Amino acid sequence: MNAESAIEALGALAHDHRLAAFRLLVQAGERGMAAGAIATVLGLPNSSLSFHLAQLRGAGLIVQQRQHRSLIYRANYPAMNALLGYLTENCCAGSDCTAEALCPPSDNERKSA
Amino acid sequence: MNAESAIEALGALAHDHRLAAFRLLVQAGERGMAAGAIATVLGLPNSSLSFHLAQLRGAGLIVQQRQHRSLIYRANYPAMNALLGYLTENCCAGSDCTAEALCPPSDNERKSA
DNA sequence: ATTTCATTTCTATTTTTCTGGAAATATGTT
DNA sequence: AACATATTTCCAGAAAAATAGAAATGAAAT
Repeated sequence: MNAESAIEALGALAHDHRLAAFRLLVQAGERGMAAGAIATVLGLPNSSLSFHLAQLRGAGLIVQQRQHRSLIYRANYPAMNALLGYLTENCCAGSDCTAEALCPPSDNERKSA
Repeated sequence: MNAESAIEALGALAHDHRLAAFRLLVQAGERGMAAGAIATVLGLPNSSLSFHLAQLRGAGLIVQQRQHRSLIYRANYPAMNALLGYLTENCCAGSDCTAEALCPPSDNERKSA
């Protein structure tokens, strides 16, 4: 994680619709949600939502996967953790900052984080 | 911490100059830095920097204090932690997310965090 | 192969944010 | 009081981001 990608991720989250979409996906968990479903829940036109999902995806915060006719989106926990890690890493400037425990992404990654 | 202030803080950090300024202040620690010094280090016109410092301050991420002729800025660790807490709080959606350890702001707050 | 459905890309418009010089404000100095 | 210094506010222009309708794409069903 460098400054550029941190800014991209922060900027992606720093928007009403995108933060809402991201949190929706975080709550949806492994199952994820189809673009249309997200648009319905958030009450957004498809084109608008698509724009925002692309932003989140460009920042690496969410992941896309086709399932039948729909495109399923999922939160990318490791990317989320990388961002938090970056922010805490540059925090406290050498003093005893013990920021470590972030969000364990999923069962199969818990031991390697 | 609610969505609105989280977005404000995220947006404040999601900018080249502001992230640089914030990290500079984080590294400066308790001592802080005068606006002019920050402007010099970052190579920005005073008016431009002032705009960005105001953004960070509006988001509550930094704090201002006059010292002689200069305005000293300091990072606001508790606010930083609140933001990280908000992001991790809404992470993992009820599963075993143990995100807790953030950045201990200062010696006198370490025991109450 | 054609149709259908879900989603994205295109495009123009609007809105917001960023920039930096000049003037104003606030503090400290002589 | 007059001056010097540090920083902010004002302003207008420039740049970037958001919006949403319409057209295009892509995958699957018939």
